[in-house]
Amino acid sequence: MTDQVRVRFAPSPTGDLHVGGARTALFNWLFARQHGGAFILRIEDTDQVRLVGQSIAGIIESLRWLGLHWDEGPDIGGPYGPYVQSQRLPLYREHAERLVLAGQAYYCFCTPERLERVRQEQRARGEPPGYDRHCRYLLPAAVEERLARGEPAVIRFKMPLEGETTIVDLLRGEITYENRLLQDLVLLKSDGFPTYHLANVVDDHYMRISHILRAEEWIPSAPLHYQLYHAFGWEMPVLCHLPLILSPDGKGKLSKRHGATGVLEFKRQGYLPEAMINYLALLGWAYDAEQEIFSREELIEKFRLEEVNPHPARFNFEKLLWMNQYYINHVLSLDDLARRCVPLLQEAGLVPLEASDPSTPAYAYVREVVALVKDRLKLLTEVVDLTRFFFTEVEDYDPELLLARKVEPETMLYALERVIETLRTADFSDEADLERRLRGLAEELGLKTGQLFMPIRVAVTGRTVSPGLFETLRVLGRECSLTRLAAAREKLAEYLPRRAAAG
RNA sequence: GCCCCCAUCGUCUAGAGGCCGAGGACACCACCCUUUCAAGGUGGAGAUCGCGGGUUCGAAUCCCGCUGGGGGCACCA
Repeated sequence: MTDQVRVRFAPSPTGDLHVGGARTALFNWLFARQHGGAFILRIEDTDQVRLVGQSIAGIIESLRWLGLHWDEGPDIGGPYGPYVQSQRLPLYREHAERLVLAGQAYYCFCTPERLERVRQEQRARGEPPGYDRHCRYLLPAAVEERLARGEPAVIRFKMPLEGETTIVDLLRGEITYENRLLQDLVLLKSDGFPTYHLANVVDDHYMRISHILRAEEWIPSAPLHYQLYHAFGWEMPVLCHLPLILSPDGKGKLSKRHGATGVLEFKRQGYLPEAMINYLALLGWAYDAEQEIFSREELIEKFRLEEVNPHPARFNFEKLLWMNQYYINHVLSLDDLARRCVPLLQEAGLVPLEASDPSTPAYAYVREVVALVKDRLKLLTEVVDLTRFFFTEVEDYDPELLLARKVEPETMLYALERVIETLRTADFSDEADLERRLRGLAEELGLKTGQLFMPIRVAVTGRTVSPGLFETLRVLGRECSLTRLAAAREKLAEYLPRRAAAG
């Protein structure tokens, strides 16, 4: 037995990778990286019924996006492949039959209908539901005959009927179960596929897995697995069950009806993988009383599996959003952020294809624009709406917005004319010059700064909410700014008589 | 019903017998900054450490019980 750390993330392709799975993958990955071990991706596709065709691709895309790269897996192979369980079927059958031969497992011919009936009767009597071990005591000759006849059968494990099974969980210590309460679990289904239990144990053994990090919901099956390892004569990996991620209201596991749960959904909504990773790492783990922003490298260095808090944590969307914003505002460099915004702006048709190339003027402009909204973005996707007017004409706006409270409409019209006149000779590359001129004008006209600046903002952006006015003017440039101001003046001039008529 | 796990502000958590009349973050409130919106700054409110027993000179921290929450009891993983 080698003391190398080898861990795996083993999702089943039944749908999207959700945040719970992502957290499990993350902790496995962190543990592997910090110990110089191997992180393995294994696909557990043993359920032909629940299988969803495209989900493997989605899971792989999700993990890649999060930056959780694996050392062995279905797409890249490795020394202990294949890494897809449906491609290892003979191995599982062989091991199930080996246990039958050794008298540690048996064929069961019970139909699903009978099993269901038995469970219902048990429930009615207030007993725990489970298999009644009907076929465990079939005579060998009878078994042979029914198999020869081709009767559908599963292979079940013979759990010890007495004694106790104690497993050791890294976070919880010893957990003991009475064997008489454990089930004769199915190892091999009648369709020839293994169940999770068999495939998982066999693969973890042959893939030399040293530590099993999986969700807490698996604790009850751990004693079953322990007995399986024992029956095969194998050493069991170290067990560590990770606390569950609960819904925000704490009622049950996080699920779709609580909002986005798929990793790719978060991506689509404009979350950064860095923020996701950081947030997920903090769900159940903390470094100290202060720090909570960690780079990937810091996490690898500081994460301690043994310090994971064993109690379930609720998923808090607000905190994740805050963290995403924090990363955008304070962690990403301007270029990094701009590069990530380019595809979104292209998709919206605001920016040409060439902006992907950082040496182009198109990119340089995006970069300048992004700088103005950097600390206003909570989600990457918001960049499109927040900066639209930098790339295209302003949207039509209500002329009423060009008026300021407690200022005569005619005064505003005059003020706009003066703004145009003042800016015509301004140095648009110099924010300070723009500011000096406009403040001076406000004073000269006897207007409060807000009374003058808001109409300018509306004229130039079409909005009442925008980045700082002077930097906006600077980036838009003289020509564009003056054109929009002139248009605003026309709009207002045309509107005022109508307004007066309406009373 | 049975088995198992867990338990500190609304939420995520720090805390491994005295440093805790419990610290940080999100959310919330107020103020400052201010051309809008953010960001930032300062301050505030918010936890009798679920309850009850022990052990100890001393317990959020150790033990027991209770309660509460969560998970599991498939030819699903």
